[in-house]
Amino acid sequence: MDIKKTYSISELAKEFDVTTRSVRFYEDQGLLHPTRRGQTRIFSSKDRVRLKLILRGKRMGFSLSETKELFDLWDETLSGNEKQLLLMLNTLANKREQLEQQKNDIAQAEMEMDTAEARCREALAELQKKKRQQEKAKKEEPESMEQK
Amino acid sequence: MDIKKTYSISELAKEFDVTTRSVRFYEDQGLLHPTRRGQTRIFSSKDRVRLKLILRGKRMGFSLSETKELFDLWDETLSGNEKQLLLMLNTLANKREQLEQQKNDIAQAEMEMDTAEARCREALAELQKKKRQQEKAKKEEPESMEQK
DNA sequence: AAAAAACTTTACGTTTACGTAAACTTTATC
DNA sequence: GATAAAGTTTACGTAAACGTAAAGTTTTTT
Repeated sequence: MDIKKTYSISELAKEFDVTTRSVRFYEDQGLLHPTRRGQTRIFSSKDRVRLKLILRGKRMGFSLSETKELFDLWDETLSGNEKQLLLMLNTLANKREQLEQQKNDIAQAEMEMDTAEARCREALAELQKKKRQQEKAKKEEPESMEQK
Repeated sequence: MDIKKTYSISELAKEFDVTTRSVRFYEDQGLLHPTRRGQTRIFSSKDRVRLKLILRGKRMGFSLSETKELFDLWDETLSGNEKQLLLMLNTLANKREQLEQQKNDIAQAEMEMDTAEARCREALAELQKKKRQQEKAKKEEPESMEQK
């Protein structure tokens, strides 16, 4: 259970560091389903979880409509007929493949960053060696500028 | 070393399954730098590598301008003054943090998919148990429909 | 109760990453 | 040498994901 039962739009916006505009947009697109007290939106902890999922999805490169599809599919799955369940299992398998691809991409990127960093450090070491040599040269012939 | 020295636009497009429009757009945005024979673009294997990086970046949720910044930064880094080298090391560290975040996101997603899949399978098992019971009932009282 | 703060809808604007079409040139094929 | 194939530029169009502003309502604070 989450700490609280309901949330205002600005509470959620603040907590997840998004604008209220975004939250309203997500509702507009059917990703969140706040109830109303009068005109005012009241978000449940389910909405809160979904907002968290939306944002994680974004960080993982998912579009809002992809995320929405997952939400919808999951909701239908809960209603529980066999076709829906199988469809969900299928979708899950596909997503797993995507995640595998992403893990590969990340691993590759990390390797390349390792070599990039190594090269940087080598180049830096080179530069600093040069510097030290120059300083040494200065100390050994400090009058070299005056002599002309 | 890559197999070939130069590539036409459609060769690259085909190899990486993007449109020529996209490739031209990437050039337009300064991410690729083909030379020309007359009007025609000629891509080097460096361009090919960069195209690969662009696409991987996209899969990882990077925008084109983020990727371009990295490219530019790297090019300047190669020219090798100290400030650039330190800046690059800094940037690399930041990117590593991003990757860590993404790995966390993926791990979370995988866990949730595990539990989702488990629930699906349970629900399926339930449904199939019911089904079997119904069939059993039919066999034991096959005349139940006729008797009325 | 007056002012400030938070919320609402409506609607036009903006950026990113291309799609699509037109009109033209260059290169390859028959 | 005609024609098809591949390439080019120019330019308008589009979907996604909000930003921003206006104009009004509701709630809270003083």
